[in-house]
Amino acid sequence: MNSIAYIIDDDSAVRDALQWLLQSRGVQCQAWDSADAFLASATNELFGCCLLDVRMPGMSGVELFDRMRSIQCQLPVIFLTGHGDVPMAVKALKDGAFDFVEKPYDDNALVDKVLAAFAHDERRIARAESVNLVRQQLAQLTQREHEVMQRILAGKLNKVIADELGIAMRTVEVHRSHIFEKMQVRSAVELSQRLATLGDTGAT
Amino acid sequence: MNSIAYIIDDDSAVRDALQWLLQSRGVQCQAWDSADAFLASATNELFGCCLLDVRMPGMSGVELFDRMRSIQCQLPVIFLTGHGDVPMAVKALKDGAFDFVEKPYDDNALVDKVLAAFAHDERRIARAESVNLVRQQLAQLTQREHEVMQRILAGKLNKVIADELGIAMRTVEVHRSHIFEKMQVRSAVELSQRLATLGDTGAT
DNA sequence: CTCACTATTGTGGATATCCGCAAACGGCCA
DNA sequence: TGGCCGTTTGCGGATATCCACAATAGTGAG
Repeated sequence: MNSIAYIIDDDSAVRDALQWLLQSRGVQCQAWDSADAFLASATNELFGCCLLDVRMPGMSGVELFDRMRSIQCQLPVIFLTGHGDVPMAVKALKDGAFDFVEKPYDDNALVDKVLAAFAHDERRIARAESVNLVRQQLAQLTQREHEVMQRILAGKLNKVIADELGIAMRTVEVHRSHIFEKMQVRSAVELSQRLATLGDTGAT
Repeated sequence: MNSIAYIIDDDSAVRDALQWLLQSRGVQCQAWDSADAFLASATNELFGCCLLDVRMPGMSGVELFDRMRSIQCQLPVIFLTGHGDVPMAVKALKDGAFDFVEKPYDDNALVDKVLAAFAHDERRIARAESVNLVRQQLAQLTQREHEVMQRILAGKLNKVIADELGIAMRTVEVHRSHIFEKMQVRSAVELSQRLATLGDTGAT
């Protein structure tokens, strides 16, 4: 899995300069001259980070950022801007942008930021994968199994669960066994821990 | 528990204006004319948010921010600055500042930000309290109980735990019982869930 | 209609967990 | 030295969990 810096800027000189800089440091790049072009060609699984010009004809960088988030693209975004605008920077960062850099940028600092964004994205992907695994396992559970699991996680005894659902204890045991099998755990404790990963946001 | 806006600014005109604005909206305030004065008089339990001038004689707002974090003061900080400085805003936000506002500020917007910071701090306090409770309970456990608990959370059977620790199963059962009592849970599942709150960062 | 899946229940036994009752040993404090 | 705490262990019983074997029933797909 290779990290790629996705450059979106309408100015070909800027694109070329960024590509030259990053590639000279061993960073793979892909460049687009508009937000629309980027969205059209690469909406699927991306990995790395985005270098996004704030001011562009057509869809602005900020709009593209919103659009990406609305289609579940969580790629870290480094904004590039020519005119220092504090409120815009603040809003972008509070909305989850990874960084906000003024042009002219310092080459070394920018490369560092890209690498930091790469590292950030690697952690994000790792988290997303483990969360996805759990989601897939949860999706395999039947409705009844969900009802039972929920009560297991509430620490209830099979007997109590059976009473609540109006079924025999033996049936609960069977469901319980199926749940453990599908979730690939061997105890209620492991089940609880596996599901705990869903709630975690994993800060930093 | 009342939220308070802690204003730190060397300019008395700014302090007065902020106090007037916030108090007219029903927000309680306390003001200091320097970072040192603030640190000296109010290092303990604060609740609400900080309005911090970036540029001040002596310790700057940014330095005060670092200092606060280093002494475990997690009060949300809203920076106020006269001269738009994007890199500084970006750094502050990436370091965990709540907001970064340029002067002259918009009254309504600033009040909104303060209220948002209050809400943020309320959530932080709530999280911290539940985490503290768990930490206190954990502190009550003896060394041996910790060893047993760790293995319970690994999903191990009493029998296995006994073997690993070289003690009788009955002893493990006793420890187990004490652990549950001290942690105020009634099953390994609840124990696991209670400890899961420690790992959570609770984003947003 | 038959097959696969889900839900349901029973019997009976092997394990595990939970607990009260009892007790022994070492360390620390008054 | 006696009490308190932590650690240890045993006995025995009440519950609970885990599972193989076996069976009934409804539902949707092919």
